[in-house]
Amino acid sequence: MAITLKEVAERAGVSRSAVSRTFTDGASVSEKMRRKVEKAARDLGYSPNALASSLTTGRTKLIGLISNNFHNPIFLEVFDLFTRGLQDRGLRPLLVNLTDETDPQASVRMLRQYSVDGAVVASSTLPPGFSKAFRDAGVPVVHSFGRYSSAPQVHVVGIDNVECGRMAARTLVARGYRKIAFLGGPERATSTQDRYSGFFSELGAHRGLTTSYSFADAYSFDAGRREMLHLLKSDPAEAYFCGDDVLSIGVLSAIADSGLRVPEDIGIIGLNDMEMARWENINLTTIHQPIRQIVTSSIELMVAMLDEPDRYPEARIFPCSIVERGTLRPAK
Amino acid sequence: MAITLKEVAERAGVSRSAVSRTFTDGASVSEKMRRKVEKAARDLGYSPNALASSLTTGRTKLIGLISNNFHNPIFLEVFDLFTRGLQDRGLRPLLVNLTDETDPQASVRMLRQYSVDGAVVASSTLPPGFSKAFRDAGVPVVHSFGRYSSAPQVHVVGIDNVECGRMAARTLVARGYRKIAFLGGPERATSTQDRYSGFFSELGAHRGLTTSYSFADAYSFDAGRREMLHLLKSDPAEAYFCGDDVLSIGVLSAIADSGLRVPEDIGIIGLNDMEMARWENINLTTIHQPIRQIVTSSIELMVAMLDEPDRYPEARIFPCSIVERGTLRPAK
DNA sequence: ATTATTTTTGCAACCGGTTGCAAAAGGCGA
DNA sequence: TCGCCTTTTGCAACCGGTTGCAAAAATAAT
Repeated sequence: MAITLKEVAERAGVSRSAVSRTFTDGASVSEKMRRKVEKAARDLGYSPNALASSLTTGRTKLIGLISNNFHNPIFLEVFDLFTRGLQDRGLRPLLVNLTDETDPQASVRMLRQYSVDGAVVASSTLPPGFSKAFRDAGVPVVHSFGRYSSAPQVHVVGIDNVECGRMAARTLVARGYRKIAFLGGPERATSTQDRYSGFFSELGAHRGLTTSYSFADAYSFDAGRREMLHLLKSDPAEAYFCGDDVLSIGVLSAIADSGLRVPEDIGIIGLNDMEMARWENINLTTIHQPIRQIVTSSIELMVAMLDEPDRYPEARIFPCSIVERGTLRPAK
Repeated sequence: MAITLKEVAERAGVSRSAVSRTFTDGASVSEKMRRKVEKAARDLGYSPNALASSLTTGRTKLIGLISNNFHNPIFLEVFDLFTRGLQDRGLRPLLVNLTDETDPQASVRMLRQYSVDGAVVASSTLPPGFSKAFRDAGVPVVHSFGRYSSAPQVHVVGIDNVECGRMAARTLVARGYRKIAFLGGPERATSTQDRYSGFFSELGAHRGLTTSYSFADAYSFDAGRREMLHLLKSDPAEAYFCGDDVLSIGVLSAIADSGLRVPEDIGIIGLNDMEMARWENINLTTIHQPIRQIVTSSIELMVAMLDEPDRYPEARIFPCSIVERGTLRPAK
């Protein structure tokens, strides 16, 4: 078993409080005492039990990191950034993988049982109601990549998906495409819905366009490929705004199979700007989502909330931008 | 603040022990008592504090999940499998991202401070010594994707990389390639070293071959592409065994740029069989690593160790197999 | 040197649970 | 109804720390 406070105290010949104080900064300890205790602690190989202390301090430095996106490579980057960022601030991510089978309520309860100091929900598909459950349970929460709302109930950090939709539409129109389609991700995802509405509201402002839409059932290569193979059978559009980059790559693969060429025959624009998008054999024109900024900002917000749990909910929205590569024909 | 045991006890008009007992299974409580307590608990919205109980039981159900592979998409799948598998057994993954800057010793200490019940090291590049630090600290540890050793000091679950090297060599020779090269991952990674030695020991058994080798400095697209662009400048081999699939994809991209064709001009075989390898526009012949089995087995081993911490260290090695796709010329 | 003031230290209670032990309650046969 | 055995319950100590408070020690002021 591990060494305890008491053993260190005995060896150093001081009280337990003295030992506790040398290990909590901001406490009053004389230099002499500190040296004595530290020596004893070193001899014994003592390190304080974080859980025991959390019992009285009420802080665990544990942060629940909840996501349901364990299949989209972009989330590996998200996890990388989150874990590093949290670690750098002395916080510990307790990871929760929310699948269709797991009961969301059970996750909330479990995180409360572990007295997490806060929770980060990292998902573009979960409804706002999910994160609200944490707030209702008194757990500070920020929803990263969540749906933008002008009256957010919880802290949201992400992008304006409606504006992304508009941006994609503007770009396609500017390139002279007239027959334009939306190939979204899962229809129920909030991000899909918002992009859809932005996309078509912008297209509605232009005359003489032919538009259509469909949805893939996941943000995945296979779903994109399958849907595109299907679309290619009838009368494909001139350009597609795809739900995300992985989906786009599936779409590109389907197009290549059909013998058509990108961007000559069909234009594609994705969303996310994942690392793979700039791989030379993919070279996807896409909308860049500032992941790093979103994560950094989420963490900052989380840290701020630890000191001020009842902070008034805010939405932090970061602008996206088009990254020009090779899957749209150039503006003439 | 959250509801405590004491409050429930008072409301139900029973002792604190009674409440505690109704929430720990295997304890002796009468039906009547259980109902009374559960009612009170429900009314108050009580749920027991896992950390407080861990103090006396000595179990936290926390498992450290340590990795330094936050850039290889295959690890997203690994994390997915680990988190789901642990969750299903009521265990909680505490994620540690081991970067070059983070001090390994500090991570060990930190996990001990949080009294994790065990630690899973998921990495093919970390040296065996790393996981040993956990064992020395009295923390049950499993090294997944670790180096195979006939006398392991800690539990290892993974593949036999030496054998994988041999398998790749045999395959290339069988396809009639005579000028064969090894394009490894990071030179210091144990997996690279083992594959190298297996590969060349097998090639050594054949006459009339020309061989060469080089290393990419990371398991990444860019590193593979860069190295291959370099190799293409002089006199490339007929076939390459690449360190992993991402690397292979970079290599394929470089070859495509140079105007050469795969598999007609150059053959490529990767390792891992990540999801992307079967994407139709990549279609990579590769060695399948049974990730799912490795993770499942690691978790089982971990669970077993929770009951039997001093279990004698074992190595669990899973066989790999060639997955035939389109980047090697067919056997004639 | 004496007193006033500040700093350091130890005591003891507490955080939210668990558990060995003995007393109380319940069940059973006579 | 009584005695005996089993089950249920509460008491109190404990897990490994923290912290308010008052006593003790060190330092400053007179």
